[in-house]
Amino acid sequence: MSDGGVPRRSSGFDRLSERIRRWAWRQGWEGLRDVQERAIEPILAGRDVVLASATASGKTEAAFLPLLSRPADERGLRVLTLSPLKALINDQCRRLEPLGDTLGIPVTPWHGDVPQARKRTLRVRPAGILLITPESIEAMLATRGSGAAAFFGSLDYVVVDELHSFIATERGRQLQSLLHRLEMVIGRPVPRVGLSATLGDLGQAARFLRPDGLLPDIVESTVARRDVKLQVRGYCGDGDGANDHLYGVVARGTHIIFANQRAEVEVRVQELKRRAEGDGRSGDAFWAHHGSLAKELREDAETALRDARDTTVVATTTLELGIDVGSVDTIAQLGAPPSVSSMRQRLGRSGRREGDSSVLRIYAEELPLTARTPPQDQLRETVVQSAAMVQLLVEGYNETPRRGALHLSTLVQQVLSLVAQRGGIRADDGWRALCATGPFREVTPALFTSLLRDLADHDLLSQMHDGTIVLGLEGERVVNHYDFYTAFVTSDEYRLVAGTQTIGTLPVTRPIAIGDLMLFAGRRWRVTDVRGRERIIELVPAPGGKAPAFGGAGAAVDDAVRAQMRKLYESDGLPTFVDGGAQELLAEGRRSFRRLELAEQPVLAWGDTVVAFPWIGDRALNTLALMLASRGLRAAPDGVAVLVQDAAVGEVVDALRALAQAPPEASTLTEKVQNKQLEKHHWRLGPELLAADYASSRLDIAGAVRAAANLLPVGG
DNA sequence: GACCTGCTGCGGAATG
Repeated sequence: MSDGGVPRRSSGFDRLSERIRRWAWRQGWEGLRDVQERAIEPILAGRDVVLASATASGKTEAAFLPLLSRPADERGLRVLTLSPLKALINDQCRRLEPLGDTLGIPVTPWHGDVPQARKRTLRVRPAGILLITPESIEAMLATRGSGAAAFFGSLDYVVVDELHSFIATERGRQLQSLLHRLEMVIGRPVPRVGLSATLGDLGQAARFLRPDGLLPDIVESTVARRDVKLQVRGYCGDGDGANDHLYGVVARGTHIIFANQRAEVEVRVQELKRRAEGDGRSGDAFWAHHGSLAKELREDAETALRDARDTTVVATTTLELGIDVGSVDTIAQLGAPPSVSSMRQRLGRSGRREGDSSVLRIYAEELPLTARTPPQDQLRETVVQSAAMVQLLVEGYNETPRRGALHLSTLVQQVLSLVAQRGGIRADDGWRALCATGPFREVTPALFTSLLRDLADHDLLSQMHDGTIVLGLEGERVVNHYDFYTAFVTSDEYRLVAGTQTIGTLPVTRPIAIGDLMLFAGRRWRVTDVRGRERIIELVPAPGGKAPAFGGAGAAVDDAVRAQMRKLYESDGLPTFVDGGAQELLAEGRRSFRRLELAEQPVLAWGDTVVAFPWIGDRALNTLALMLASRGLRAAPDGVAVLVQDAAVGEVVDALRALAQAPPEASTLTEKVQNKQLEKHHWRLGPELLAADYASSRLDIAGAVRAAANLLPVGG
């Protein structure tokens, strides 16, 4: 904790309690780091504050040294920490326990894997620091609502760990609602500390932490950025070029290779192992890491990365989170990164040691062009998108999560939970608690009333003669099942069993037959049995295999990324961070862009299809396609473009002009969407609310209308 | 749309 500390006399340090200062001296600390120093004043003053700095920079201590220096009652809970991961709760517990022991402050972890007995002990005598998941808080409020005031009554501060991971998600909205409900139970505001990675818009993180009232203080690390080495490598052909280079890079040292899909992880691990074994070396240096792998196998990979000299882990976003794997030598990214923020997090996994650089290589693979390649595929999208994202990263850009979503699925959960907590509510009290003073600000009384009606239609709620709303029969059943406490859904998963060992789980996206081959955990397998009732797939090792079908396309690309791509097409300079292969592909993409005259005429004919290039993010792109479809055209997004089949350019331009002049209503657009049920409780909403929720979270009508106007010929 | 994340209370059997 002390390595790299700032060895200087600090004024903040003297304001910490004497016992904390003595503890810090005993740890051999030479001084406080920048964020630790600046966190002291606002926390001692009891203000809301967002602490932003890189992983492993001592944020936890920055919060807890001043938190535990505050005068407090011996009895009762002092600090409540909410964390997104069980593994992080266990980590934090280990880090805080020595300090807690010194000060006589108990530290208690609370999540699904913590034994009941330990929870019971704390329930009888609440004290000290509690580290807990949002789901466990939900369970406490829904099932023991009447005891919540006594349990949480003495809280001095709330901490939210990994704040950035909650912003603009269903789980994040649930978290905000829980924090608000806690304050209502306690009967006073409790100051909040958010621990965050460095983000583009910390103001938004601060607003998220405290949606009403004064904006929290923001304490951002000013420690100089590490030296960063970024490269986009371009390949065209069978993919061997990229494999050869990658294999050369990871032959020695420690590396993380990020893939955008779990199936891709498995394929790459397999290839690397095969090559190593072909060279007479062991394939044991290569590991897979993704969400379908059993926890034990993931932990083996993490341990290997921390401890072994030559280790490479191929991973999905599972290694992007706060799990401690030390610092690796280099990072590889296969294909364009899912987002600029995600690339920044991935980059930060390397070069953590003093004097090291962070190194990230993006491997962008493209297919050879033929005379039949359609325009949207002639632009070398992967290379250009990767280069655009690197430019944005260097400029310090991060995607801003979308605002204005209604989060009605999570509102359903919160209504049911609040009714369970209080035993019954009046409709206007419910609206005031969750919407007027709570986080569902966009929900009007009328909308709230429709939602209550939809829930009553499903027997989730019922109204007594005096107007009190209570749980219906179905509502009792739903709330009393443990599945209720999460705000998100998970698809049915099968357990993969080899002999006596469970090696992971697989989402059931398509039928799996006996005899099927698959790659999993970096090895080849054959399916010997599928036991539907028990949801078990039995496997034996097999000589050949293909990757299991996880399916899917990719993450939504941001407006700024597409705008930056257009700039790259329209300029001539070669960025210094692209290699020879990527230079050629970029030049080829630019030639196509000019030959197709996309700068002058972004709507063109390709056979009997019209292709439009608006250079906007996926949300607006999808909305634009829906708008064209609402005018009777066969339109659909395809990569960076919108395709309109069986149409002429004039027809499409006419439609765009009409759309720019008179934008259609959201309800007209959502009518065209077949599957709007995307979140957990969506199926419990009536068609109107479902459409409203879809529009609020998935459509960008303003962006699509702007794009329609920009696609029109000049003077048209 | 890629990728992630999380979970209570009780009954019954086995053990000391």
